[in-house]
Amino acid sequence: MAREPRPRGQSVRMIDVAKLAGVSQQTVSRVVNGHSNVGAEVRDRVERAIAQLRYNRNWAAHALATNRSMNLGVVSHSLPVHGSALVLFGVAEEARRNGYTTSLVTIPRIDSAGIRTALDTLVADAVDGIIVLAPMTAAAPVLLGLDPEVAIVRFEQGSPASSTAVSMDDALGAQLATRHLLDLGHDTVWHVGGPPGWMASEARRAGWLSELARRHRTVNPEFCTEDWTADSGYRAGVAIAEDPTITAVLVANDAMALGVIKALTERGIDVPGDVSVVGFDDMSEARYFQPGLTTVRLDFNEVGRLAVDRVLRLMGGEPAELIPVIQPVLVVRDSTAAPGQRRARSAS
Amino acid sequence: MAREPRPRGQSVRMIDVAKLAGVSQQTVSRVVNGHSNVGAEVRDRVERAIAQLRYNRNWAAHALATNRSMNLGVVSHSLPVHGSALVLFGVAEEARRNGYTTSLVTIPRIDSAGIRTALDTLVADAVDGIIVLAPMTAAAPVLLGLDPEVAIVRFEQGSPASSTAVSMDDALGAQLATRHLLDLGHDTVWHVGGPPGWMASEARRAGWLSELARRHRTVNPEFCTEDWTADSGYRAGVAIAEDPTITAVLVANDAMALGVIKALTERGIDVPGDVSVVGFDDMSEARYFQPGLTTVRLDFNEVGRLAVDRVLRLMGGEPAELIPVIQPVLVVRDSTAAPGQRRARSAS
DNA sequence: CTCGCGCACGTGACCGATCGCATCCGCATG
DNA sequence: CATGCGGATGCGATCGGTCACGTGCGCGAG
Repeated sequence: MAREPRPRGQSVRMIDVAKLAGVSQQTVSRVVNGHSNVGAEVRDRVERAIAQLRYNRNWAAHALATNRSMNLGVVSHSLPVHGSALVLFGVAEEARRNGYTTSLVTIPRIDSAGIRTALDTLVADAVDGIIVLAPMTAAAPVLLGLDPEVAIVRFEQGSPASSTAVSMDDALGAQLATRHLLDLGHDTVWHVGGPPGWMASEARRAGWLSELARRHRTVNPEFCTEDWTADSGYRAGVAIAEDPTITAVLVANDAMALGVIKALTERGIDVPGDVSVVGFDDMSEARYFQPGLTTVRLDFNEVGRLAVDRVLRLMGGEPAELIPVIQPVLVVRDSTAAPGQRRARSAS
Repeated sequence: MAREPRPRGQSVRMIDVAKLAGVSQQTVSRVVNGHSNVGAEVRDRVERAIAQLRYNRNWAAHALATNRSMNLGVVSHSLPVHGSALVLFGVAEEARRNGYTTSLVTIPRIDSAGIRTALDTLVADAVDGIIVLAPMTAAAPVLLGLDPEVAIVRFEQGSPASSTAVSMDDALGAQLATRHLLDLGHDTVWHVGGPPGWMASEARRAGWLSELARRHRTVNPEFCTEDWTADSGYRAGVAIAEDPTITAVLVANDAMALGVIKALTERGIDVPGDVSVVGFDDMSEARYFQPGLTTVRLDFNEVGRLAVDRVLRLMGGEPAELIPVIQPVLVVRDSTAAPGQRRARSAS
């Protein structure tokens, strides 16, 4: 009752290689997997046969027999926010260097249900490990309260070093930026915060707050936004323009900073002459904004590398050591300067 | 000689479900796969058992038996160019909606060897179909000359409609932009081209050239660039600033346009007063550049959707119908205006 | 009343690889 | 010369499903 021998794509099997090389299938397996106890002459013969037949190991069969899929799952929010894509590429690259493929699942909504669904999809696809790129406050509880049937590493921002999360010190970045502004002579610094629910928003706000507190400066309410887009920044900028006492503002990312500057400039307020603006992320275009944007540089690519490295170790059952926190760097360009003009203007 | 019954992760098997439901494994399979010939009562019992055991079908076993991995491969260049990430997300989303996962492979170098390697990696991973996001001229020959053991759809720019490539009409976009500039009253339009080797560069140049020819305008040599970054644009902008006869320039993407504007503005040349600038892509920040950038909008997300749709059809052996070409839309903002001032300046 | 047909469900082979063991061989040892 | 030993290689079971077929059942037609 033999059915069609080779239904689709005349795939070469291990047994075919074995026949050609005149050995058993087991021996081919040994060669393929690089086991040591194979004679040099036989190994050579097998390798020649593999090359000749253009043999590729059947992935599914291998996965079934070993119970490892050599596949890493990545769940990412679908918003095209600056850092995400960079992290994603970093992950894909590093995974491949380690012989792993990556499966991408995007989550439209960022609530815990969405994350659960994505995670379930992934475990159903039998990934060996999962990297969650959803640095949102709602994500952490879900992830932590999960049955760890599979290794999970998450990306966080502003959290202390952890053994299961790669983190960036966004708070320090915000401190650096705030300090820079204060050192320039500004009385205090205002803040255009990121949208609620994002760890980056909270961490950056916290850093801003702490530096203000350290220097005993007055803290003004932050300008709130709905997303990370330049649109949101623009709206905040309109509000900022109406308050002539504001001379320095730390914006939670570069795109929004662009919007802020646009709103300000349109209203005849000079940056940095009247108001100094600092962004966050250092997207590649930031240098060419008008004026060149002073911002905080974050290495998103490194996040991907670290995450893969960590999840692989986790799978290997290595002891849980802390992952180094990625450090931000302040990049000073032309959107910040000493205060002066504007207060004079408001005084007139 | 039974080895450890359940080595890792006490995974639930179909047979376990079958036992609990008091049916055969085959019946469980029928339920799982939604076959019709199962009694309502039995189906219900099985579904209850599945839920109770939190059963997940073993992906590898399924793939092995069916010879389909339900996995789509995506090869993408690793450069964080604007459109790529958007297309990628579009692909991931649409794939998942169809029950497919996506495996991402990035290629550092863009030569044919790199593409081959990526493709080999993917077929070794037994993907059912491949989407190649490498709209470079070097890619097409490699892809076409390939043994089509697996369905491949590629992303192109400026190519005519094809049944195996989703394409954007970049040439038309460039024509539209050039026409806009000419209609504004400019004698001719200069061009900052994209880096060599990219289909987008060629298509956009071709569109620009054709519109110029149609209107019998003088064609000036284009400004060449090395990559798509604002850096490159800036360098081109410096050169443009030195030629006072230039009043209108079409830049091959938004990031470079930003650089051009920066260079111009720094040198006291007003945009659009002295020089009109048009970009390409309509990245989300473009509207908030200073001035708001007139540009050509391209729907990259749609590319992802179409590509997945097509590759799935291809796998299903459907007849090769043409994929609709994605149409560009000119978005007029504030970086373009009628000419005048600058020539006056140069005449003085 | 019996035969045949369609539906529901079970049985056994098979997908392509890995793994534990048995086997075979050659060489050094007592 | 018999024995031991270790490296190279083959055998059969197994991973968790799917598929083609076989079987038992109920029901309408002849």
